[in-house]
Amino acid sequence: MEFKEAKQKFIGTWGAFGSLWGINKAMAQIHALLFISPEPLAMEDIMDELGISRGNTSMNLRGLMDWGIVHKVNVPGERKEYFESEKDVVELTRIIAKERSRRELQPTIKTLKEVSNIKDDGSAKTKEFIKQTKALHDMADTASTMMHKMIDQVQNWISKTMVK
Amino acid sequence: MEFKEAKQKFIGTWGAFGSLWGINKAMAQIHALLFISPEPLAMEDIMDELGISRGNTSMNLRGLMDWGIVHKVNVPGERKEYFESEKDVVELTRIIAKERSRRELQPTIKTLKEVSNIKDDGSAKTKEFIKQTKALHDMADTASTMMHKMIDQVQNWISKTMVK
DNA sequence: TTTATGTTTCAATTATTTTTGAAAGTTTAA
DNA sequence: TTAAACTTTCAAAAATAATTGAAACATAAA
Repeated sequence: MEFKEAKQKFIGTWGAFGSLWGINKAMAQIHALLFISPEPLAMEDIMDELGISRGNTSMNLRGLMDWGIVHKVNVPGERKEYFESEKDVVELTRIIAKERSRRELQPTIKTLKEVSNIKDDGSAKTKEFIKQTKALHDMADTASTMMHKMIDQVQNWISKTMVK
Repeated sequence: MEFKEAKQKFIGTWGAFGSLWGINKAMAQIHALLFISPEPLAMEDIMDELGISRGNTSMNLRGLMDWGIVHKVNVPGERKEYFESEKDVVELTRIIAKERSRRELQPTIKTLKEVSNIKDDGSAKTKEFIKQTKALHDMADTASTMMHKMIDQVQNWISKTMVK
């Protein structure tokens, strides 16, 4: 396999993987492209490389910037805006995990807490409901806390434990 | 908030949460319903409660059974098939994490390994590509291993570290 | 058998999400 | 200013995913 094929395969796989996790294909592919590019790319480059429209590119770049994993950079002497992605994978993971947690996990945890707090009227249904939603809340809350702690020191963890 | 409202809210939230993570709404809602039900439910019960069609219910129950988090149970004296969900949240988490890893993460890791193994022709593009896809592979591989280990002993982990 | 009860499948429909492309908007340079 | 270079926005179109409902398929009881 040579470069061009590997590149195609990487971009495709990354796009498909993103889709499975609720990130749209174009966004994941733009990210993939920037992630492996040694220099910043302009919108034109991205459109051409991925064969997607100007509007699509613009919107998804904006999305990636909202996530905080892509930034505008200024290339001296150039009128165009250039983009580059966060290159440190640990930092990348940290940003994505924190952001998804904040946007999706935390609101769900909040609701779980609310609904598990209804008054116990003694019925089997209510008892089961309280028990199960509490269990889910505890699990989610624990997992979330754990994840944050882990991610905050994952760099450290990796260098200590990664088998080479 | 009383039971009925809390139940609605829980089912709705769980459905929305599922959608954000690539699980369709009906599937997540069926799971939510079974998860809080003290007894197994028949297809009829589920359809009525969620207001979805027979076909939809059938297909998504099948999906949940493929995931291994819902099972058929036999209710003596009943012709109908009844369904119940895995009730232990830790076990539930374990199953989902393992299954998603197997179906989605592992294939991606495999591709990352493949593409990061192209021959280095010395160009900046190739060098960056190899460096970045390798980094991604290492990260994904490490995270996956870590997750599996953690999940295998998460019950233990929770009782040790959870702040009450 | 035959009937009654219940489940699965799948083509067609409906809903949702993504993508396009052109008009409107910005910014820089002349 | 005005023009040129470039970006953003957003309504419409296209693509994708979810849902329905009825026919086909099972299975147990009469």
